[in-house]
Amino acid sequence: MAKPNTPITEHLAYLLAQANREINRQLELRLSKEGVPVEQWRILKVLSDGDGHSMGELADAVLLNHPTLTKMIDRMVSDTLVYRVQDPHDRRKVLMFIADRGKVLCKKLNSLAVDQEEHILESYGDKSTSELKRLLESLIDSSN
Amino acid sequence: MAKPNTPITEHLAYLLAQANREINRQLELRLSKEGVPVEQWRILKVLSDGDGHSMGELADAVLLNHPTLTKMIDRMVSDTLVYRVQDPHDRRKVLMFIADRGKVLCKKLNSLAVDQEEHILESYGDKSTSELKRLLESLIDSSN
DNA sequence: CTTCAATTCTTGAATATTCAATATTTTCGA
DNA sequence: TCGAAAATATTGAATATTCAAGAATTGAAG
Repeated sequence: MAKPNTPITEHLAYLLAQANREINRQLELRLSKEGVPVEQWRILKVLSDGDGHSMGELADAVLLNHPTLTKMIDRMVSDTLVYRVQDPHDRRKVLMFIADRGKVLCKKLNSLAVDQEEHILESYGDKSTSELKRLLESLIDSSN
Repeated sequence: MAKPNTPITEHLAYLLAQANREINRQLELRLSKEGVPVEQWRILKVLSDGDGHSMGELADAVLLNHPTLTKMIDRMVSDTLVYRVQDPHDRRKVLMFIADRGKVLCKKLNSLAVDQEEHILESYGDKSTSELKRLLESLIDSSN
């Protein structure tokens, strides 16, 4: 009576990794039309509210750790997609803003991303999609 | 009447990335007790059926691309957790097997992983967990 | 008010991943 | 059967990420 071990494919951690990998791959494919990695789209999207966001805040929002974000922002500053401003209220902080070129690019990327969401809705269904989103949100909540 | 753009937090791709990151972080934390990265646990788990698995098969199963897997396997061979055998039926292939030390380690890792699943079940609930798993499986299916 | 701990961001070295090219073997059509 | 194309795994160089340390500023206790 050996206990049959749970196959890896039944672990939640594995299913999440697999689904994430697949959806991310599809999104990458679309965004590559503009030569932009997914993380840069996230950054532009967060900054597109026009407010200044500190590096720490941004790192949390776009799921990157600090040094990685710093280096990616360096590249984006070179490409004049975003720019840095020292926070006047707390000079340890740097506030990031989206630049004009960034806004233009972000619009294009948004429509590519919307394409993908629509594609998912078609093949996966409206109901399943919104239910999945709800469950994911609640999982994230319960993990804090 | 500017169209309010969907916030990043409402995209399925983002929710998946966020949930995956969080659950993976928790799992990493547990497995780090044995000093083993999540990918190595996956490899051991797949190989623990005792059969030989080719590198390509394994790469798919553990969600790594070929060169990354090759280098990780190199390390695991050094640690005598797994070993390589040339496939006698197709000499392009290499078959991977789990070694005794690997089996012992895998058992420990499994119980750490089960701990985590139980922790999730507690805070997130039985019903939600199985429903989420079902939806993820079906999303993965519909993406092929 | 001064000093020490905490916060924020960046840097550089160590590590890991990826892309493109290579080597080997098999498959399959002419 | 021969030779070209496909499949499989590895390698090495280029690139990216991470860890640990550092620099600057703020907060807060004595």
